[in-house]
Amino acid sequence: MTVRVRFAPSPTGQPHIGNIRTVVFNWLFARQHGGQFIIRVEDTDRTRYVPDAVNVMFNSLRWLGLDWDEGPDVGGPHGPYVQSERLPIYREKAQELLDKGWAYRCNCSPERLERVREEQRARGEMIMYDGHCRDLPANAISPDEPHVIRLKMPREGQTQVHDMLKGEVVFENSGIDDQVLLKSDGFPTYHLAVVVDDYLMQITHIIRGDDWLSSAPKHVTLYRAFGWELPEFAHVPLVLGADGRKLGKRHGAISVAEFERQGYLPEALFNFLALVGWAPGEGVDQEVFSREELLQRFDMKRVNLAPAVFSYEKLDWMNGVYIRALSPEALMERLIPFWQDAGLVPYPVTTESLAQLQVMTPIVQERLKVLKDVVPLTDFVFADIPTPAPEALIGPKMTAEQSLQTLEAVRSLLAGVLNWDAASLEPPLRQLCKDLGLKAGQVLGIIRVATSGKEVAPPLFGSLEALGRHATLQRLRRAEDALAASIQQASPA
RNA sequence: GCCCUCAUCGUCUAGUCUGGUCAGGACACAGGCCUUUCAAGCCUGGUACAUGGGUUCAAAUCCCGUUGAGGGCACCA
Repeated sequence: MTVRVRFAPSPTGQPHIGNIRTVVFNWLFARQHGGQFIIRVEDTDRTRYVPDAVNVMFNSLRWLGLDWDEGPDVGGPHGPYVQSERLPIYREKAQELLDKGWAYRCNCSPERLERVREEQRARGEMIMYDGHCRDLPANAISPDEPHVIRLKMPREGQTQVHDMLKGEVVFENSGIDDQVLLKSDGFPTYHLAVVVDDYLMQITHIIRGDDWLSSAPKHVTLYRAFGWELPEFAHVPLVLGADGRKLGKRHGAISVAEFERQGYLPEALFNFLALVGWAPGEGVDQEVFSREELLQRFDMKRVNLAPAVFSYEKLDWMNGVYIRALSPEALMERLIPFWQDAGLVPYPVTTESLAQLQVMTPIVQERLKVLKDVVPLTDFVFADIPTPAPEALIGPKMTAEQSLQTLEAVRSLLAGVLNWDAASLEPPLRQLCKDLGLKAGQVLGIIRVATSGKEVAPPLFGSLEALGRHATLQRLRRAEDALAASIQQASPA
């Protein structure tokens, strides 16, 4: 039988990194077994529906390179793939359960249910439906009056869930609620819909977050009630935030779209995600894996049991590894949108600015953790800078006068240089350092501040090449003026 | 409160099934080298088997308890 797995998101917001990690496991599992990966939208809660959520989710998956074989957009033989379009199926299945005696109608009011819960809380009892309507005669509640349909969970015995990772997990039936299967608005709850659809869509492996383990026995009971063969379950550990709690809305930059905006590479994020909760083991220390290697080595059975904290620091490191592995041309292509968004580079990239980008890209490459870092690192090349503070223009172990003289010497040298490129700039400047009896760090540091306004900037010679002769000389001149003025002020004649 | 799951450096983890190598790697951190700043790279360093009891010649590894953490307990998914 061919492997069929699914990702079943509800369109209630942005997919976060924890959900996506679970999708990565699903996708890897499907692809390495030559199986199918299916997307099904679980939109049975009309009160929480977010209109654009499905598209955002599709975009995130595509960006990460996770493709699917069946789904709302591509269709497939088991559609529709949106639960709100499958209502008649759920009603029919609920009726079947009613007929078989595995379900019953319940017309308890929300108020009564709340009261019951209140009392249970007060007595420190387990909070669950009290069975008020469970044993009413079949015709006691008319199909025409508002009501819900509940699962008639056996009161005695146990239900076992076989989990690929945890083995046999046993639940006492007495602790399992008579779950609502069909709501009074005619929509199914998750529990009914998920079982019906997973069966009809012939899902063989249900790989989902550990937060579903508690409801797994209800699902197993439903499969039994219908007389359907059980799929394999794998409840994978949750991904926790830095505070050690389940990832949620309050955890900041956790949506995939946000990672994209910050300039993480999809292949790096994919690699990293695969390693959250899984490791190759067997003495293998490798952590950087191509998609193909992951496909080959990933092993569902080796997935960790303990929840993992998502480490942004390590992701940053891995992203840097992937950035450094890119060819300069490929990196530049990825960098351009970030430069443009920051307003540093014009929209159709002009020939001049392309030349600058070609110089800057290789010298910033090993300095980037995320693509967006390129903006603060290189902005001085594309936009004018404020004149640096005079104090910043004084070299280490140097006087203001000495620094001013250095600046002047540099400017007159650079004014006469024949070819304006990094390779032609470096030798004469180094020679100048010697002539002045100064260390390279002293002279170059002054030039750096004068031309970039920064203490920390990309390598100087390339930066000057990209800046151009005109802007370089102009900034040197301005720096001289500022320094001269401050010297003047400090010692009035 | 009740149910379920889990437990190795700060973090991600290898090692646990098939007891016996100074408990290995990575990120982060500290120091050093390199060096035009910052990075990158290289070298060095510190830090972990939650706890109590068994079983055994021998326990991170097997068993029981405790503690801790996470998840769940809706006409949400």
